[in-house]
Formats: sequence, C-alpha cells, structure tokens
Amino acid sequence: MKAVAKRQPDRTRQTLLECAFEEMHRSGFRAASLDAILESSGVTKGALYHHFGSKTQLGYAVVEEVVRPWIEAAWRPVVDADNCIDAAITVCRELTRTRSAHAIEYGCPFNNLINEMSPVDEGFRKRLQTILDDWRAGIVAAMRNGQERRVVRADVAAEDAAAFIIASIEGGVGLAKSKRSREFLESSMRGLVDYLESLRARPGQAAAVRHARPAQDGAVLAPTFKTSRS
Amino acid sequence: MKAVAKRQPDRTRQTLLECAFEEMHRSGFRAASLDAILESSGVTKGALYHHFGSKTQLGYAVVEEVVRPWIEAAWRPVVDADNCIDAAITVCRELTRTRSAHAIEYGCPFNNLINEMSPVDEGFRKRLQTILDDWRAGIVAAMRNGQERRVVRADVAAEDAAAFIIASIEGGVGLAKSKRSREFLESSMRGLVDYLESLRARPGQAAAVRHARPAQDGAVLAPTFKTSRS
DNA sequence: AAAGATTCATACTGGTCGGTATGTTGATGG
DNA sequence: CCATCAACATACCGACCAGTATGAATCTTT
Repeated sequence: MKAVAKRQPDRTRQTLLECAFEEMHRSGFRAASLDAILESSGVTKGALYHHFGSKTQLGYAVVEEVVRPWIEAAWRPVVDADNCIDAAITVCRELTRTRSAHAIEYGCPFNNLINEMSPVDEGFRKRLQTILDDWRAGIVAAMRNGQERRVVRADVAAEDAAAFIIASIEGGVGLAKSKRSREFLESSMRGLVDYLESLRARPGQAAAVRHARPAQDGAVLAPTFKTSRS
Repeated sequence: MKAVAKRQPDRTRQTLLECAFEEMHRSGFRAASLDAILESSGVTKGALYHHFGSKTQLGYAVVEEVVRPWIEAAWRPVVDADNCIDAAITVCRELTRTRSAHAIEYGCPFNNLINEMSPVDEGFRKRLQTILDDWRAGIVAAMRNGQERRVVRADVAAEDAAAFIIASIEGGVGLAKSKRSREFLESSMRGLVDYLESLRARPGQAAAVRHARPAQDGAVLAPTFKTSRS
C-alpha cells in the first residue's frame, strides 16, 4: 500500500494553474515569471513543460479553467434569479463589500487580461471574447426574461444595457486600482445601482416602445425608497 | 547663418515623448522596448538617457505631458458647455465615430496604463490617480452646474454619476479590445447615452428626493430633438 | 517482473532588455 | 579662437527569462 502517492499529475497541473493565475493577476501575463510560478508552486520546470507546451499554453489554460469559471460564477445568480434587477443589485453590493484590499489593488483578472493581451495575442483575444460574449448573452437573456415577467421596462434595449452594465463594472474595478481606497469603486457602483433601478418596469406602464424613443416622458418615474440612501 | 540647427534638444525630447507614447500604447509600458522607441524616433540611446534618467522617468513624462493633455482635451467640451448632458452625448458619439480601428484595437492609453502600472509602480499610480481625480471633478462640476441651470435632475448624486460615467466609458473601450469590431463599444455607448438622457431634468417634475431639496419648478426647458437618436 | 510510458528534476543556452562607460560633435560665452 | 558644457553617439555589460536537452524516478501494462 502506498501512504501518499508520489505522482499526482492532476494535482500538479491544478496547482500550477492556480499559482499561474495568482502570478498573472499580480504581474499580468507577460511580466509573469515562470520561475516565480515554479517557486510558489514548488514544481520544477520539467514538470511544468510536461503539462504545458509553453508559457502561452499555460496562459490559455488559466483563462479557460480558472478565469472563465470565476466570471461565470459571478453573474450566474443574475441569470438564475426571478427578479434579475434585484439579483444584479445584490451582486453589485457583494462585489464591493466582499472585495479585499488585494482585489482592489490588482483589479479583475478578466479585465486585466483583455487589456493586456487582446491586442497582442489572438489566442488570448478569442478566448476572452467568448467569455465576454457569454457573460453578455447571460445578462441579455436575464433581461429579456425580466421583460416578459414585467419586472424590467419593455423599452430597454437589452443588448445595449448589458454591454453598458458590464463596461461600467469592469471599468469601475479597473479604475479603482489607481486609488488607494475603494471609494471610486463604491461610488461607481452606487451609480450603477441607480441605473439598474431606472430599468425597473413601472406598474401601469404600457410596454414596448423599444426602438422608437428613449422612453422617459409620460412615465412618472422613480422607484424611490428601496434605493434611497443617505 | 545656419540652414538647419543640428541640435534641437526640445524637439528631440518631444519626438521621444511621442514615440514612447505610441510604443507604450501598443505594447504597454513594461513591454515597451527602448530599442523600438529609439528606432522609430531615430534617436540614439545616448540622447535618450541625456533627456530622461531612466525608462521609468520617460514613462512618467509621457503620462504628464502626453496622456494628461489627451484626456483633458476629451472632456473639456463637457465642462465648458451650457448643457452638459448634450455635450456629453456629443462627446460619446464622437468617441465612437471617430475612433480608428487602431484605437479600437489598442484601447485608451490612460485606462491601459492604470490597469498595467497602478499595482506595480507608485509613481505611475499617483500620476494617473490625479488625472482621474481631475477628470471626475470636472464632470462633477459640470453636473452641479447643470443642476443649478435645471438641465440635470436635482436628485442625482454627482460624484457617483461621474464615477459611473467614466467607468462605463473606460470599461467599454477596454472591453472592446477583445472584439474585432467596434460593436461592443457602440452598444455600450448607446447604453450610456440612454443613461445620460435619464439624468435630464424633466419639466414639471418636483425635484429632489435625494438630499431633500425642494427645488422650485417653473424653469422649463428640455431640448429633446437635438439628441434623440434614430 | 520486465518493458515502456508517464511524470518529474537539473543544468544549460540563446536572446532581449535596461542601463552605463566612454567618446565625439556641436553650441556658446569670453 | 579657445574653453566649456550641453547634446548626442557607440559599444558593451550583467540580469533575467522562456525554452530545451538530458536523465532519473515512478507508474502502468502485460
């Protein structure tokens, strides 16, 4: 019998992925040092190059197997929820509240990788694009669903709103890196929450104007208390 | 008399700054190669190190003397305008329309630098932070001004809205890099324009839920067509 | 248990990059 | 016209880093 298996290729691979993810999160992909990954993981270079053909291949694997699930887990609650606006607001609140100083300082790995790698590597670009597409499609589906259930205004263009929401989140997290505090992120998120509130369907509203007008007139506004801070 | 001055230190410095900016825009700061900058500028390494003490100092100078004016020029129209919402919408339209494929592919230099350098270099972080602070303060001032002129809803929290707007712009430009087309940026910008429209003060509206300001109506307004799309 | 493949370990290589040492040329003041 | 300094130019150095060659240890299969 063997007390502990001396060879655990799957575990080695997983350790490598996680340490590579952290190093990439701190330094970006190009500045990520293989030696640093090897040191933090306790794996040798021979093992690394047995599991991954190159640094680039390792990076691709991190995107597919770490970043992608990470992002998907974040917005899943919104897609699964009965009321996508309530769910989205909750996610936003969680996002700012649970975020450690470390996460504030280093930002969102997904956003970081897009910014760094999309212009210089097609493999990264394509993989990151599909993650973004899926994320957006999930929000679009949630909003369409919300429109059918009459919890989201019918005149909202779901594609545009989804892109706008994702952009504001990633932009807020990204820009927060330039500040010491999380003030910017929190402030931006309050703006986002206000925007999300404005997407709620109002009780007596006639639906479906969509591409005709920006809505806004006639309807008399303002969900109010649930969101009013102060 | 001299036909052409053989020594033009100011011009040499400026050329260096511009070429460094372009190289940094393409590759990021850390991956920017001094040799590439020297080749594209036709300047030698000796000249570079005469004008700048190190690559980092060169980077700082690019931030202060190229990136900062670049950003300030972008939002100045909003601050100077009579109606900041109209101006902001115009700027957004310009931003997407005039943007070349190159700019789509490589994103916003300011955002790129924050994402890349803020976590790893305090000098960059501080300089970029002040640019962001100024940008945000400019929008806040414009919105407060707009609130006094009754073109912006009185219940809007200017700080939050400004952060949110900036985040959505930079996020949209950043994420657009992962797509081949500018579709994502345009879509996100349509979402932003819709949001900006929602900030307009409405004629007969009793204002101020937010900080409980009464705000007498009577002021009329609302341009409308100037901005309505489709 | 032998053979063969998988999994890992070590030492080394070629290349790139930021930075420096040192030399040369042009401008400038006396 | 000479001295001095600013403004360049060239050659070189050490560090780091991705990748490889080679071999050893372990597991699997028969």
